[in-house]
Amino acid sequence: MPELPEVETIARLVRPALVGRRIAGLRASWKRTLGGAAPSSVARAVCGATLASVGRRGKFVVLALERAGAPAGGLFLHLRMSGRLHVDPMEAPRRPYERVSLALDDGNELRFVDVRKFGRFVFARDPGAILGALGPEPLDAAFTAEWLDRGLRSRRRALKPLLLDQTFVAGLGNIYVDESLFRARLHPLTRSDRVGPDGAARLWRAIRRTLGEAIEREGSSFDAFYLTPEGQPGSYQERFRVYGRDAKPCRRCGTRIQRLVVGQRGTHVCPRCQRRSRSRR
DNA sequence: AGCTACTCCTGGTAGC
DNA sequence: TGCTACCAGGAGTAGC
Repeated sequence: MPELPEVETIARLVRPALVGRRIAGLRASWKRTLGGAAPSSVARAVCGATLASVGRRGKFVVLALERAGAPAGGLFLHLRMSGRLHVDPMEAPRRPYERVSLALDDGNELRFVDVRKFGRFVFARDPGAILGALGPEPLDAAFTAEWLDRGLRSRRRALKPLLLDQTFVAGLGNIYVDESLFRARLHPLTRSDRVGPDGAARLWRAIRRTLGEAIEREGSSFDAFYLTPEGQPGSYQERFRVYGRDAKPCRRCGTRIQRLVVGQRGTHVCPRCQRRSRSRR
């Protein structure tokens, strides 16, 4: 599923085709993708605006809009489970599961394709309305081991649901949380306030390395859902240490990887490398 | 505050 | 072979 590394890869690949283009039209074939706004009002808000930049914040692709050189809101794209972006010539046949498309002034279209319809393609005048509640970017300088240590200490939640909480840190999802916890040798159910400074430092390093390596490999493609806009799969899935490796031997110690459910999410651990803190009654 | 359950969706697949 | 039932999962919400 697209998480930070996949979204970053997508934003990078789609950027050259979009920056500087003027929006000529918008079509929505599944209204909910627009987040509840009427297609006509979204069209009015974006048509004629220029795509000033293509960025990423957490798991959002952010298309900043300008009119006459002044900021004019943005489009905030969340791919959720199965969303994909394509830039196609206008005359190319519609893609299956296409939900929203933006016509550009160069004859191309940005197409938002989403089998499961969970994805969002939302216009907002104020970026803060969409992004305001997000926690820090895990690859930014502001996200330090000390910050993480304090953050873990100030909550009393199981590590996994806390790391999945986008208001705590932005961009992590199920895969990279499992991978990061394994690398930090922390159990997903360990309470955050019992991790300690050493554990926090290991977790910090694990998150940065895992995300960094995944971006280098253009994300993970283990099923048909995630492909880069060029149609290429990422290759980080070959490096998974625990995710999807249920019953396979741990790459570190050989113990069978276990699958459990934490917060309704499939969770993968090495029971030997990731000991659950025993201080828990 | 933080937990669980439920919702939104559909293609893929396990099980019969 | 062909069918059905269930699963995956990010995030929002409701209820406890």
